[in-house]
Amino acid sequence: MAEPVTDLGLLRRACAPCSLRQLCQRTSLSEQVLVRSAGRGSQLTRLSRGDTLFRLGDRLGDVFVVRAGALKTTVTLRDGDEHVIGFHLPGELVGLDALASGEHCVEASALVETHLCAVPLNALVAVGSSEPSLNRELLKVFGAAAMESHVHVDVLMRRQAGERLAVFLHGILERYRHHRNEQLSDFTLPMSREDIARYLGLALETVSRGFSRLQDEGVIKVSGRSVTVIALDRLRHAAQLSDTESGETATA
Amino acid sequence: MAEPVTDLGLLRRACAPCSLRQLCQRTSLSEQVLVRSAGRGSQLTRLSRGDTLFRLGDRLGDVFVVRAGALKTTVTLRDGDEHVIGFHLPGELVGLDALASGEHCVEASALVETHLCAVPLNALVAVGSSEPSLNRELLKVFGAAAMESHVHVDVLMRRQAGERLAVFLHGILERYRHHRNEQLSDFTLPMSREDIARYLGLALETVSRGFSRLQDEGVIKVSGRSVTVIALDRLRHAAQLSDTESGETATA
DNA sequence: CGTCGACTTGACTAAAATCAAACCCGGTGG
DNA sequence: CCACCGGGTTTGATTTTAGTCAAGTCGACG
Repeated sequence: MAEPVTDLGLLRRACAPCSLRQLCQRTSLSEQVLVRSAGRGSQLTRLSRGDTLFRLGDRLGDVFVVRAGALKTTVTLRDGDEHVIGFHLPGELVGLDALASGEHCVEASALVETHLCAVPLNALVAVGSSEPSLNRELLKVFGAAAMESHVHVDVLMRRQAGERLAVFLHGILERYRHHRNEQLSDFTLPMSREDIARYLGLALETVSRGFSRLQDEGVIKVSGRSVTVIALDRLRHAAQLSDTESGETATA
Repeated sequence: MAEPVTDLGLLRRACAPCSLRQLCQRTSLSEQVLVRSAGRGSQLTRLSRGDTLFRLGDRLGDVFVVRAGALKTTVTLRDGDEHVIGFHLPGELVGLDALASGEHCVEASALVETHLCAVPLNALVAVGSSEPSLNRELLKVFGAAAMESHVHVDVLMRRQAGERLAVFLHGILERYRHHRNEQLSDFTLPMSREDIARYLGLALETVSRGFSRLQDEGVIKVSGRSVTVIALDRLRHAAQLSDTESGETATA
């Protein structure tokens, strides 16, 4: 299921926009440390579409950084239906949900072919304990990750379905921009309409209609999963966001 | 607005069910340390109904523990309407929202007469840096606080208004039980129907109807803000919660 | 070329929002 | 003491919105 990888070039390129880069570089968690032999708990991992990274109840061992691809985290209710809790794009963290209890309270699975970097939590805690300034930084990273559900709440509180979708798309765009290129205006969604619906608390059909509407209004151009933002200002407006507030908050 | 208090007896009684108790007791953050002279940034604080503890954009200085009373945290959208992000009951933390950015991203205000204990964040970080086990514990506390919005998400993802209300009430009950008495079955809500509506993403009237419905069905007894849970099992059922999962997660 | 899965679109239904009116209760002042 | 507020709350009637059910369409892949 999870296959170890050791491509140092890939790793190096991927480190620049990583959530933990600063910690890694300023500590012993250097590239060389990260890339360890597959035997000692592989550090670089690859998942295929649909593969599970961790399940509900799994012990927290590593925190993962997404290098490429994307994951979703989900919880499944007793009655069987799945709630999508978050999406995790390149440069973002996965696995901190277990921080409180020591066990994962969600399931994480790959939406597409995905590369991950696994960082042992113990290593991070050790780093934090060594120096207050680093600990403050660590808390910052964790705090930011915690804010992810804050973003989700913000989306879910919107009454209008169209508004929810606009906020969502705007967020995704900002996150790709942050990781890749600040001018970016088109991207390919890694998740299905159904996943989006289960994240936004809407019916699949409502999401689809939302895409169509935004396209009809000339705000975006959609073709299946590929999206081009034509009028960012109008997308922001549809999302009821002020011009200043952008998507600094990661990992929604 | 915020008035310092130094009642050691009150403090002592209040410490038992506190979120940070373990950290306080195992470290220099003892009662004596907590109760400092009002001059050096008062540690015990009192708020009246409607008073603001911190505003959006305020620098993070202290993390607060609620001793008595209750607060709500809110964000206000550009178009003016207020989203209630969370309620903070006795024993729970407020203020960790600023952990990521260093500035508060929500506003906190008292719903009723409220007593708080202010703990300087620096002190906590220092504690964590001193020893890995304590740091792990600190992360746990913070992680748990981060889970608060996880609970909120869970509520907001419910499609049926009645289900949302049931989950909410069940959560409040569990939290009062945790803090006060595990057998508790009645309590007084510190917040208005409107606050509840803004937390649940519903109209005020829908919330009110939800209360009436639950009462008609004999699940609870309501009179204004005082609620008695008559049939917990049926409340759980209405909330679609399994018998095992309770409200361990604090601060929603 | 046919099939399957993902997506779109339409018609209808169910649910919650909105609008509007009472109600209840604690507080005030005549 | 009681009439009169006023806020918060409940309840009712109507409208709007999104959910549901049901066809279709599109596109990738065998």
